[in-house]
Amino acid sequence: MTQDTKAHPAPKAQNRGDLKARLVKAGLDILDEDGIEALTLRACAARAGVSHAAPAHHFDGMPGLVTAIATEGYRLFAATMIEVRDRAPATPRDRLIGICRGYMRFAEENTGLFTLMFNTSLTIDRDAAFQAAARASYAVLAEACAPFRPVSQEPRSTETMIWSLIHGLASLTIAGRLFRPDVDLPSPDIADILPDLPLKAG
Amino acid sequence: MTQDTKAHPAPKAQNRGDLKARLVKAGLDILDEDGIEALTLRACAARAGVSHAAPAHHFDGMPGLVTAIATEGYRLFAATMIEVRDRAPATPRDRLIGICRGYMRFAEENTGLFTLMFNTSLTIDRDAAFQAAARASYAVLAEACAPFRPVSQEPRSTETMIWSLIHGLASLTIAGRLFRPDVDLPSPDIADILPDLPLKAG
DNA sequence: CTGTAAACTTTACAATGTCAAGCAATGAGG
DNA sequence: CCTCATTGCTTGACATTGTAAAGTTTACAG
Repeated sequence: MTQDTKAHPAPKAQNRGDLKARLVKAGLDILDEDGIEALTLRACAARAGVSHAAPAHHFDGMPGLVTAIATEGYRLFAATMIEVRDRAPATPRDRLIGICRGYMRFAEENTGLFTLMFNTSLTIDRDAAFQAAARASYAVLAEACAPFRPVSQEPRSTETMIWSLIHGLASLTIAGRLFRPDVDLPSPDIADILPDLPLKAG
Repeated sequence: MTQDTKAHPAPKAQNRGDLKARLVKAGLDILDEDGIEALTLRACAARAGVSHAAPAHHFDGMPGLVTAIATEGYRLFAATMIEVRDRAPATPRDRLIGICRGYMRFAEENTGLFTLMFNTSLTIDRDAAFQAAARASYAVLAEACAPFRPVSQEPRSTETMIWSLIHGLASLTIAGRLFRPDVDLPSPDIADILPDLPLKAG
């Protein structure tokens, strides 16, 4: 309460150059440049210019660091979906297609990060910041589904269908498991496999 | 060419107890009992009763062993889909729903194995047996989609949609990423999110 | 100046995948 | 029967990785 008690025990921010953020940044760069196999705790530390034991003072070990990286990933993920959506025409269907194209773009441009974000065995799912970021990205997609009638009695069935559809398409595409025997054309666009969705008011 | 040249250099089968198959079995059991984190080369070897270096004589290192396990996984996968399909009524839609329920059942009952099978960074995707098994399981799903009209000009768009839809639902479900904020009911059934699919002959 | 707490380093260790060398058994050729 | 080469596996070693303990540095309150 005293005016200038900067209170060193208080975590007033990181001391020098915000190592916590630098470690996450290092992880994102490694994922981007060398893929998920290259993402090790020691590599992140080296890239951030600290010893290999430094991350343990800011994260709960390797799972904690990975969770922080995934959390940042979900923020970039939501931003990508929003960006593509806002360039699309203002009709509900075009906005939804924009969200899905943003989903695909993020997955294809950030393969390692995307894989990380949806791999339960790597992240600490109960982490609060992680959950918040993941749910926020879900909310972006849910919002784009809101104008449409549910496809069944199930509440939120449209969101579940779209979320499953685009996530499956993205996962299979980046995993190279989307077999297309006779044709050798590029991955299909979401508009080619999106079923008709009747609007709510209509 | 001589009648009884059993030709010991020929790989006439495994010598003692078919160690190759035993190692794959050990891997499947470990996945089933202790999850994907417990799947190590040394653990498989120990479970099969051999030294930790034995697998290298039958597989191309750890990726090779994992690929063999995933290959067996795809066979079980196809068998599960077929089994559930054949218990369903004979209408095209019921058969397709059966395939999808088999897909979900396999994913939920073999979480670690399912994750393995679709993780490109673990398997050797160019392996011939692996590709054959993966494509065979795809063919089972494609067959169930065949009676329906394509959802777009894209050839095989129905298969792609169904494959994406069910794979996304399965992946998100086992990853615990299928957020259902207001309701706290179990995972949705495929029939609740499967859109209307007009038949071909119509 | 003293002491304390946070940030970070150094050191050590267990687990893992991989490789090289060696050993044992099996069966062919003399 | 003897030799010997090949296959199947073991032993031992090594680099990499995550983690924990102990030590060091730095900043700052009193």
